[in-house]
Amino acid sequence: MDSQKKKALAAKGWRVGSTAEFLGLTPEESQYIELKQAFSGSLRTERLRQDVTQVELAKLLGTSQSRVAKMEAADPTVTVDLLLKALLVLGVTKKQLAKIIAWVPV
Amino acid sequence: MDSQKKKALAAKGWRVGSTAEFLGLTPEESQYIELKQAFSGSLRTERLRQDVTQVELAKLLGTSQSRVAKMEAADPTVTVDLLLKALLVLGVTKKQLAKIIAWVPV
DNA sequence: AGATCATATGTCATATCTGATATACCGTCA
DNA sequence: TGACGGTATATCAGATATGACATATGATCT
Repeated sequence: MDSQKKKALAAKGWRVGSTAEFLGLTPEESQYIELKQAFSGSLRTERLRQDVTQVELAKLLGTSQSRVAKMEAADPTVTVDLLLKALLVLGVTKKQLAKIIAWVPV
Repeated sequence: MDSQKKKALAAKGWRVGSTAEFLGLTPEESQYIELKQAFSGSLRTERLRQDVTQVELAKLLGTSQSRVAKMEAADPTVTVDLLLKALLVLGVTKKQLAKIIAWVPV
């Protein structure tokens, strides 16, 4: 993805599910972003479900609260790798991960 | 993951499924690597199934043949992001991605 | 109001990933 | 044998992600 599109997405924070479509992204780029948003959303849901704060999760991950906030905002500087590691640290199983992916909007 | 472990894995190429366990990795690190290997293996399978060469896939992705080779080798310098993008370019659906994850060895 | 807790946002130096290039390896076929 | 197609491996400069920090916002108390 070129940095133009990235900046545009950053500006919107990727908060709107269908934002990608209006930015001239290829289908693969859109799908990738939606996957990322799905992981990001699940991270927040699971963290809250376990009654864990961002500070506590940050400690578990060996990172900072601000980075956790960015993860949950699906910030463009956050990789899927990082999101997966965070979910795994919270004890999310592969089965649950599969469900998260399966539920990504078409 | 510290670079020590990373180097050790690189040396082994992560080719053996249970390699991670012998390197003092945390359960989450192992799970993450196994996920990566699963995506990596599926990428190769799907590419060959479609009768596409690494050079052709590289062109589709806007990258080089050598990088595709590293993707399929689950090289430590390859992110899950990149693997996902490659799978999506090959037309793999979210449903298929979910299956890939679900089949990661316990 | 002020204090406290949780989360969000912006910036930065450093670490890591990236595509590209060169080159090596390995079949197969003439 | 040599040439070719496909893949693997090593290296590197430039791009991007990383954790850390400072600071802002917002909610909930007394």
